[in-house]
Parts: sequence; structure tokens; C-alpha cells
Amino acid sequence: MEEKAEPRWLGREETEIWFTFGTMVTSLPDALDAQLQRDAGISFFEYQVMSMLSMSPQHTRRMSELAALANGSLTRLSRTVDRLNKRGWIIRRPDPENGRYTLAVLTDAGWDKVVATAPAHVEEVRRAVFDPLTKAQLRQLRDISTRIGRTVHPDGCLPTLPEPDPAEVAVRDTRP
Amino acid sequence: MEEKAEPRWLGREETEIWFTFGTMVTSLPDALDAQLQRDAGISFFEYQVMSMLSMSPQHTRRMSELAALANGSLTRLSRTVDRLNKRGWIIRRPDPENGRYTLAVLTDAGWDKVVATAPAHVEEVRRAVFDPLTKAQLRQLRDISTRIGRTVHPDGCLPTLPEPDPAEVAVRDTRP
DNA sequence: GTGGTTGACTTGCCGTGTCAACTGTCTAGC
DNA sequence: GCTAGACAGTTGACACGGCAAGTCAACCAC
Repeated sequence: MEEKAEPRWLGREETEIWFTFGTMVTSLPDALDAQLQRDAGISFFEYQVMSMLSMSPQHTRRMSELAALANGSLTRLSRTVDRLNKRGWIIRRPDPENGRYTLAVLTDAGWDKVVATAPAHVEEVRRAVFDPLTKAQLRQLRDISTRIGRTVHPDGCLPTLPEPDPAEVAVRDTRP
Repeated sequence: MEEKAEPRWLGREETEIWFTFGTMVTSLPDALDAQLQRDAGISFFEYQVMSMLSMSPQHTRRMSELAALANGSLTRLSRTVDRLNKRGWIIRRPDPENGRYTLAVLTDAGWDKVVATAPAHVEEVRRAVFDPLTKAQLRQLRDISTRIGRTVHPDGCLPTLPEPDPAEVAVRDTRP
């Protein structure tokens, strides 16, 4: 008796789309990493972590929130914060409201680093993503990303961009 | 005097697009890796390498070609082939036509592994990428990926999907 | 043909990420 | 209260990828 249905193979057309898309998906992070490493000596993930903190109230976040915002595991964040802490850009503090949490806080030096790093990074993002696309394509990309993101993310809880801290609009668009 | 122009910051709209897109770009590879690791005990990159070989004439490719097709560095491929070789799925052979090249060849066991692994993987790709998008969105995604891919890839030489080996149409749509 | 150069890998070392096990903190149930 | 569990985070052991240096074949130039 039949146990499995015939797999729904990809056709030639679909294979091409998938190949092109897959190539882009793997190359883009490499390009962003390369730019940041070259110009600022930090990785994309490290930049994301500091950038997210720079947009957060008091430049502070709980570790677990921060991990979700930066799309990384808690372990990865813990190690990354170790490194950034050694470089003087982030400090840890226990959360006074609940001792189980740890707060990551961006130092002044960390803030300065983000401010110094952001322009070239944003420029690279524009060059790679925004400039080559039309306005219509950007809208399409948003919709497509939302749909794919939903299927990939468990229990429908996509991370959401934090509301910018009104006190710090200067770099509210730093995110990446 | 002015040394630098004011950076072209991202606006609120753009920041949102970039955040959504970035989240998708980082989560999707994780999801594919997770499925392959769980169901077949191999990484996405390892699968890509074997899949590309399975689509190549004689199930054979030069290392450098294979690295480009699978979007990885030569170092990464060399180490990956080491692992797959230890598992009995790939062997190395010097290229008789030019001793500088090394050929990677998929073994029969490697072929069987790809054939056994492909259906569940393709299903996951469909679930994550194809099913949630309309036909129009797929076309849009192809165009968008092509444009972004061009800006990100040096000297305009994007890797191209190999023509399938007519003798092996069975899994010609295995890619990803 | 032989000395130098280039091209195609391979490898030693190191940084980074993951999994699993562990520590410390809070919360429930009794 | 006090013990059991659930959370939040850290850490040790290991896997993996990158860089730079090393190997080995091929292609000159003379």
C-alpha cells in the first residue's frame, strides 16, 4: 500500500526563483558583515545589538528581549555582550524589578560607537537594497517578507521594531 | 569646510521594511537548517553541496565551481567535503585534464542520501516560501532578488543554476 | 630546462555559535 | 514557610568557518 504521496517537486521556473532568491539571501548578510568589519571592526550582529539598545528607553533592554530583537539565541547574545562589555560599549545590571532578568545597558562609549558606525552602514544598506529597487518593489518586498516571516516564525510572534525613544530621534533610523 | 555629506538616513517607512526583510533573511536559513538537521542530520550547506553534485554531469564538479554554486568559500567547501567524505558520500579525485583542479564526486551512497533527503526539504521550501506567496509575488521576488543580488555580487558574475543533466531528471528540481 | 609566478586547493590557528548542563531567582501548591 | 517547578541567564565542550600561510601543479620567460 502507498505510504507517502509523491513529493511536490519544484518545476524549472520555481527552481530558478529559489536559486536566485537563495543566492541573495546568503550573500546579503555576508556583504553587510564585510562592510561593518572593514569600516568599524564589528560584526553585523554586534551592530544590531548596539543599535537596538541605542533605540531603547534608557538605552537598556533585558537580555531576552534584546536577543529576540536582534534575531539571535540567548547564548549568542550572552557571548556577544561579553565581547562588547570587554570593549567598554555595554554593561550588565541585574533588573531591580525582577532579579531573574539581566539588563544590558549601552555605555556612552557604546553610544558614540553606534553613532560613528551608523552612517556608513546605512549607506551600504541603501546601496545593496533600497537604491536598486523601485518604490513599488519595496512595497512588494515588505509584503513578501511579512508572509515568509510568518511561516518561518513559530507561534506567529514576529519580533517587532521598538518604538523609537522620542528623546533620541537622532539615530532612530539606525536599525538595519 | 564640510568633509562629509549628511548621511541619507532611513525614514520610518524604510526602517520598517528593512526590519521585516532583515528578520526574514536571518530566520529563513535557520528554518531550513533546522529541518535538514532534524530529518536528515545534515546542514543546509552540506545538502546544497550534495544536491549540486547530484545535478552535475557524472555527479562531478571541480571544487572551485562547486563552491561558487553552493555560495560558499573554498575553505568552507574543503572542510565540508572532508566531513561528507568521512560519511562516505563524496570522494575527491584529481582532475585528469588539469592537475591543479580537484574533482568532487558524489558516491552512490551520497546519491541515495540526496534522494532520500530531498522530498522533505522541498516540502519545507514550499511551506516557507512558495505556498504563502501568490504567482505574482513569486515573479516580483525573482526580480527583486536579481537586482539585490547584482549589487551584492562583485564584478557582476552571479552564480548560475547548472543545466540539469538530462540523464538524471529524476531529481533535477532538488536544488535549494 | 629552470627559476619565477600564478592558480587551486589545503591546513593551522583562532574567533564565534550551539547544545546541554548548570546557577540563581522567582512563583505555586501545600 | 518550604519545596517543586519554571524562567533567565551563563558556561564548558565541541563543531564550524575565516584568514593567512603552505603545498603542489601548470604556465611562462629566458
